[in-house]
Order: sequence, then structure tokens, then C-alpha cells
Amino acid sequence: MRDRSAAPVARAGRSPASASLDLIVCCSDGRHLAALVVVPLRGAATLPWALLEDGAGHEAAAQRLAREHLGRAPAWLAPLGVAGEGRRHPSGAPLSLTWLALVPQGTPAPEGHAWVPVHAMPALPARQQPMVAAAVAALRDRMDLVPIAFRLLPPEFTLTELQQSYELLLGRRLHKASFRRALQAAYLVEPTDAWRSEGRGRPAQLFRYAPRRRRGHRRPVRFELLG
Amino acid sequence: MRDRSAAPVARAGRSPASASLDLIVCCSDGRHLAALVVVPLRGAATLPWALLEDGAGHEAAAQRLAREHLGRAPAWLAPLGVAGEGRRHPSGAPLSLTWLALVPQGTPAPEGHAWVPVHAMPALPARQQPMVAAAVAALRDRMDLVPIAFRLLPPEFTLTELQQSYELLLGRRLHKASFRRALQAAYLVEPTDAWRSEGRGRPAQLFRYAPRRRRGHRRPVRFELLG
DNA sequence: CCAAAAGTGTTGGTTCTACACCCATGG
DNA sequence: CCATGGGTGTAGAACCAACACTTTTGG
Repeated sequence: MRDRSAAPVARAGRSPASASLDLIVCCSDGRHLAALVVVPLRGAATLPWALLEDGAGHEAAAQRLAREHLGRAPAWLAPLGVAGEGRRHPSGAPLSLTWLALVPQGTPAPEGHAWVPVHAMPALPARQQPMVAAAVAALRDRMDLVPIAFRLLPPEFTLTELQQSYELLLGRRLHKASFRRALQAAYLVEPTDAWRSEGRGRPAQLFRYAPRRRRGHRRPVRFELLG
Repeated sequence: MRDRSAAPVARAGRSPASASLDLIVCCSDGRHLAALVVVPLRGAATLPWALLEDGAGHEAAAQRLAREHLGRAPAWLAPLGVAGEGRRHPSGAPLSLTWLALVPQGTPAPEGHAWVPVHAMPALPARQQPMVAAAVAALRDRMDLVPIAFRLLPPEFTLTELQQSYELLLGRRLHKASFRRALQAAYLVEPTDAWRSEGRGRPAQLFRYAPRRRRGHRRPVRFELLG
């Protein structure tokens, strides 16, 4: 089905690679954030990576890389960073591009891959070591500008799932009634006509992310986040 | 003193450039954000740029580029983006790296350069055209995580200047007493023993940015910024 | 009945912003 | 004097988080 050897988009040795591309794919397992690692038959685990001969189309390359390692397109894909300073890739690629992808909760890890909670990462190649933490920090930083919490869920989700997604990113528990009231006021979701019966209790209604125009909202001055 | 021809860090033609590097340098003129443009004797204006043979050390290269165009180190320097998709540099460099620098209000534009308000940019090369808007958006987005407003000021500044800096970034007027109360509560600045007499009225005390440890601050759920 | 989902009312706290006012100081 | 800087008190609005409660609906 897939080549387990982390199929580089460009093979080393043809022409000097201009950049290495590493991908952090994050997913929620319901309780924690997890990252996708490649677990080869022998040898150490790595994050998905590739070499680029030509940096042009590196976004497309990131997309391709994500597809190859997931079997599907990610729900979200964004550049995480560029590094030229740190340890470079063994191939000698002078630039290291990092991309961050999100997939919905429940996405299975393909053969040769595993979801590993981000707080329990195995030893990774030196270049990749700091990337997971950077990814988590970036997710937390951007979660109120970008619908991160929604991309960790399938297109249709229950409000309880959404709340858990937020709790996971914020790292603390939220109050159910308050969460829903605030969500209501923000016009971020719309109900579908589908319901999901979870076993016992009343079935949960499914919602989808459908932000509506928000009226003029002026941002307050926020000093507290600086330090 | 300086070479006006936008002294590329690596000259085209020696070996294929691996990346182009563009720099947006922003500064406040007290009323608006302005960006540094290179104004050649003949031809169109450009943003400072360079070609990199080797992406390694591109941060150092950005530093160097900023120094060359400013005559001094910027107060802040951060990567803004990587693009491989759009129009590429005429040299054929496959990757386009963009860095964003800030310098304090009052920094003079060297010979052959000019500060241009970001809302009135001249025609730039196609590749550079969207960069200024992206830079402004990035500044607004990150201003409450990173001390952007402070980097637009000299190390010592008056509270009125700081408030103007915030007003410029937020795009609206703030209330003086409230601004200062909030600033006080955030332990972000410390007074120096210097005062500056501005003409009439009581002299203003100078402050410096000196954030102190902020106690455990839990972030509220923010839905309002999504949409 | 019970469990879970969905939603209402309300309350207490904090934050944001504004208004009005104070004093200090240099020209 | 007056303009400006620095600061206090306070008030209203908005927001946040929690508690308690009701209603709905499947098992």
C-alpha cells in the first residue's frame, strides 16, 4: 500500500536537496494531543519528512507528504517554521522547513505509524526533537485566531466533543453551560439535523463549524500575555 | 558608505541561489506604520532583498541584510513566511523567505531609502507586493504575545509614546487613565530616573520595558476572534 | 427510572472603558 | 495662568465562570 521508508518526495543523491521538510501531524485521542510518528521495522522513530530538490511547491510537497503518511488529506496544514541555524539534515540540506498538520480525532494511524501523545515522545532525530513542542506551542498560541479546536474534530461533532477539544488545548476543564452559552453568542456553529446516540442518555445533536459574520468587535488591550 | 544596489548577500550567477530573502522593516512615524523601501536612482522601488546560495544561516543573513539597509541592527527580527508557490524571484530562486524587522520610531532612512506609510505603498515587484500587508497583519496578530509595541519605540520611552504605539497597532484611540492602570497592573515597565521636557507642561518620565514574572494567568476561552 | 444532552436563570467576580477629578511641574 | 504628565475614585457595561435547576429523550 505505502512505502514504509518515509518516501521522500525527492530522493537524496540525485541533485543536492535545497531543503528538508518535516511534518508534525497532530490529532486528539480524546484526552491528549498526539503526533504521528513513523515507526520503522528497525531503527528509531521519526517524524514524517522529505527532501526537496526545489523549494518551489513546498506547500504542495507538504500536502503530498501528509497524504502519503495518512492516506488522506489533513484537515489543516500550515507552515510552522523555517530553520537554517540548527543541526541540518544528514543529507546536507541547508534549509529545514517545518509544517504542521491537523487531522480529526479518530483518524487511524496507517501501517508503520503510530499516534504518540505529545508529552511522551520517543527519541527523535536531533533536528526533529524540538519540533513537536514548537508545534504544540503554536497550536495553543493560535487557537483563538484560527479554528484549531474544530480541525481536531470531524466536520460534524457534538458540543461535548468540541468542549473536550478546547479543554485539551487550554489544558484545563471548562464549565459546560458557560461554554455553550459563549459558543452560542459567537455564532460559530450551526446544528445539523443529525443526532448521535452514544449509548445511554439522550442523543447528542451534531453541529458543524459555520462561523457567521461577527459584528464590529474591537479587540481589547491585552498586556497580560506578554511577559 | 553603503552600496545602494541592495547588496545581495549572495550574487546571482555564481551558483544557483537556493532562496530569495525579502525583508520588511517597519517603523512608526508617530501616526502610522511605515515600511522601509529602497528607492534606486532609476527604476521602481523595492523592499530590501538578497539571494541566498545556502539557506543555512538565513537568520544571520536577514540580520546582515537589515544592518546593510539600516546601518544598525533592528530592534526585532522574526521570520514572516516562506513561499514557494507564488511568483518566484527573477533569479529563479525556488524558495522565497520573508523576514520582518522592527526599528524604533525616529530611526532615519539611509541614503537611497525611504519610510513609506504601509497604507500608501508604491508599486513593488510582484513577489513583494503582498508582503507588506502580510507583515502588518502579522504584527497585529502577534502584538499581544510579543512586545511589538515596545520594539517600535526606543529603549526608553514615555507612557504617552507607548500608548500611541498601541493605538497605532490597534487602530483605535485608547483612554489614558485606563491604559496606564492596565499597564501598571501588568508589571511590564519600570521607570527610569530620567525625565524629558517636551516643551510646555510637566516633563514626562521615561520608562523601559522590563516585564516581571506574571503570576499564573489562565487564558479565557476566546471565541470572538475566530469567524 | 436513570443517564446524558440541551438549555435557562442567576449570581458573583473580574475586566474594560469611560468620566470626573486630583496634584505636580515647567514655560 | 495653562498645558501636559501622572495618578485616584468610581461607575457602568461587558464578560467569565460557576451553581442550581428544568426539560428532553433513549436505554
